Parts: sequence; C-alpha cells; structure tokens
Amino acid sequence: MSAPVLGQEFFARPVGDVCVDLLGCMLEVGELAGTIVEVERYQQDDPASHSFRGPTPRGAVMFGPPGRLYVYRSYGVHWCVNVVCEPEGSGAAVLIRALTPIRGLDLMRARRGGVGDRLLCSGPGRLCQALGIDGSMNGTVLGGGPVRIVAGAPEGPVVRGPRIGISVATDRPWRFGVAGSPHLSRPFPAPAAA
DNA sequence: AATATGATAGTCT
DNA sequence: GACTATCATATTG
Repeated sequence: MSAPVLGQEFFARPVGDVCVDLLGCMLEVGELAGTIVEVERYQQDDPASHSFRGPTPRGAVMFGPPGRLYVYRSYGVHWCVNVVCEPEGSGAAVLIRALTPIRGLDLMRARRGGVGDRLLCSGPGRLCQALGIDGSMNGTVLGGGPVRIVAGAPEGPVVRGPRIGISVATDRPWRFGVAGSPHLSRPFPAPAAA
C-alpha cells in the first residue's frame, strides 16, 4: 500500500495543524526525495512573516490557494521553500527547514559540492540547492507535477523551539522538528527539566 | 567546538 | 538606504 499524495484539502487546514503533520512526510521533486524533519510556521498576524504587511508582490503566493510552493530568495544568496496553507485569502505557510535525504543522493551531492551527507539538506537554503528548487518554482502546485508531498509519520518525538534567523516575534515557539534527527539545521533546546 | 563576519541581490521604508 | 525566514569560511580556544 502506497501512502497518499497530499492534496489541497490537507493544506487548507490551520497552519498550526499542517506544520506538525508535515513532519515525517516525504517531499519529492522529480527523482529526488527526502523526509521532512524540521519546519517553521508563518501566518498573517506574525510580524516575522512575509504576509504580515499584506499581499506584496513577493509574498502574494502566500495568500493564494493552499498546496502551492512559495519560494523566495534569502540574503540575496539562497532559496527557501514554503508550502502555502489555509484557504485562499489567508496568508499562511510552512517553511521547510530540513530533510533527511532519501532518493537521489548522488545528484544532491553533486549540486551541493560534495559536502558530507549530513549537510545535504540540513537547512532551508541547503535543501533547495540539493533539490534544485529556485525562483522559477514559486507558485508550483503540489501533486499535479513532479513536486509532491507524500504522507508519512515522524520517526521520533516532535519537539518545538524558537524560530531561527528572525528579529521579531522570537517569543513564538513555532519551529518544529523530529527529535534526534541528525539532519536538523540546528539542535533543539533540551526539554525543560521538571 | 564555538563564535564572528563576509557574500550578495531583491524588497520594503 | 536598510534590512533580510542563510550559508560558508576563518579565526580562536
């Protein structure tokens, strides 16, 4: 039995639900694939979100139909990929921050310049380079072509922590990951002692 | 290992 | 004109 390819109804739910459910799912781009082990959630009333100021030309895709990719350039150098969530008109998305490489390791290594396997997809910019995601994929519909997400379950407990690389709303612990994965972009804070 | 800093270009004030 | 939802490299301990 093959796991289902996630469709629009999966992503049309609240971003807080979607982001957790995406952990353990497999992102496929053509012959390449990896399991999602780290995400962050962004929504319209979040000062750190590109949708905070309304549908600007860059972030307009976030307000469109769910189940599409939102790809943007970060620090002028890297690409980062999000999955648009919630019904059309709501500016919410989940940033995919790290993957466990599953298929196409050779091509990923070639694109990443021969770094160690642990660094192939352990970061938003890194995984985009490994999978060949760039600005031309902005707005791509998931499931209707070579880019899809297949349902799955995380291999370990889900942990959460503060988001990375932002300067506002740092008190919202909206980074989620699979505990113990060697492919996280950064380790998560240890669980608070009782 | 941990920390600091430069690269590099699109987008917003 | 300033700022980034980052990464790689260089330095130090």
